[in-house]
Amino acid sequence: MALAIKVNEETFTPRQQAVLTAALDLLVENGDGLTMTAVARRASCSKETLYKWFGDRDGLLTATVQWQAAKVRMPFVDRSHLNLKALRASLEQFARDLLTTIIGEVSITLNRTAITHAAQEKDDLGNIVLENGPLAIRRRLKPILEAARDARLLRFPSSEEAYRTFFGLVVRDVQIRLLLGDKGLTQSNVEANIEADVKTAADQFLALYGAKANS
Amino acid sequence: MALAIKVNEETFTPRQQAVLTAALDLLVENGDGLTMTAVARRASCSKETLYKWFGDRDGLLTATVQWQAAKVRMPFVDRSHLNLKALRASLEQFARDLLTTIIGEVSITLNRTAITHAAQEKDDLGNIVLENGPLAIRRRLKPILEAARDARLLRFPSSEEAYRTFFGLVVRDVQIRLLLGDKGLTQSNVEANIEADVKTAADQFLALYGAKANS
DNA sequence: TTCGAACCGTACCGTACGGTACGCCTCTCT
DNA sequence: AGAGAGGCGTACCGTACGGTACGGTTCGAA
Repeated sequence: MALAIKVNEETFTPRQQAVLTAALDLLVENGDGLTMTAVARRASCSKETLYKWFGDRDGLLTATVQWQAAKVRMPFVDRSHLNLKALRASLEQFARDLLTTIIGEVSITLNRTAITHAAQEKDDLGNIVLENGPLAIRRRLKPILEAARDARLLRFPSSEEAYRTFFGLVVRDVQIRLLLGDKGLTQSNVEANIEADVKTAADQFLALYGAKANS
Repeated sequence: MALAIKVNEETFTPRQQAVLTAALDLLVENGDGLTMTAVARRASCSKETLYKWFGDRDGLLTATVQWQAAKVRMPFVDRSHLNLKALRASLEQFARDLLTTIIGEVSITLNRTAITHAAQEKDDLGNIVLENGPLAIRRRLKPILEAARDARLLRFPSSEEAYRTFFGLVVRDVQIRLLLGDKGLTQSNVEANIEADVKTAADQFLALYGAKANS
């Protein structure tokens, strides 16, 4: 369908959103075994309507992912008065949001679907998830890092490197293991340790890039 | 087919390995659009033979992934005489192997296939990839970390935490972006920076857990 | 009240693909 | 040389699913 990434200006009617919700539910339940018939039945609509609204199966999938991925909200951080305490709080907030998002069933499903899609030259969904996942975080985090650097709170060669290190310190091997269905890593299992992990990640990041560290 | 993870004692005849090679090639080329007919044609064998040897499509897929994943070799590290220099070299070697593996097309394909599979309750492939990927690294890395701790070269609360931090520092967001088909992150693009990234990761890890750091 | 658009439910079509059956060839063992 | 096993190629079957067509219903506008 659409190759370009749709901006959110494209709004769906409540009925259409109900359909998308049904599609997402089925996606979460049945994995990628999403059939048009199943969506139609679940949403109590006709297949003809699905095709009229979304073009084809890929269109429906894209709309679902797009609509859902855009819901992920990043924390807004006040960068006007930055001190070390505020910076640490921001970092922890980012880490917390990132972790809670990543371990959610919806996120796992969306990522799996997009990856499956990316395995067939269609990088449509992959780009949407990327744009609303890692890249969105990068967009939001970088200005803060740079502001902190200007305030002499952080030191790093490039904000890109700092962002990627932060991502790694927070996510570690959690996402890939969840995507692969590691049974030794349940959602609740990770959830219980979020606060500790968040704190550890922030500590480590500050230890590496804090101005005090490499002075 | 088999739910348990097959140990490598199960050996394939050369002819069978040729079939598996064909299957892997098709997997890399066509994504998950792997059809039995395609494999049979590519390998110049009959479908009946495929079913005889591998049971069904899942069996073939499992055999392919299993066979290929087991090929990933981790570096062997001499842990008898560990000094800081040797430790750093080991860490860098691990990081290098991990990165080069992860960005390879075969690894990407295998992970994508396993993730797609995991989206349908069949965590068979996921476990295999997991076992030969992250968990294998963990098994190999942990003893070294612990040896280094015993030699007073490292300090960490738990080797599990240290391993996960190492993984995060090395992999960062590279794997997920490649899996999602990020076009701004080509293989050669990453490859060029491997050495610098490896060094950075080792530096950061030692900065965080080196005995000198938190003395 | 009537018209028409939107939409539901269902039936239908074509195709792709997993899985099976079968005829023929080749190679090995006796 | 004869027999049987293993394996190739192809034809075939059943089904699941994407996509389309169509009759019936609701609802809002004129």
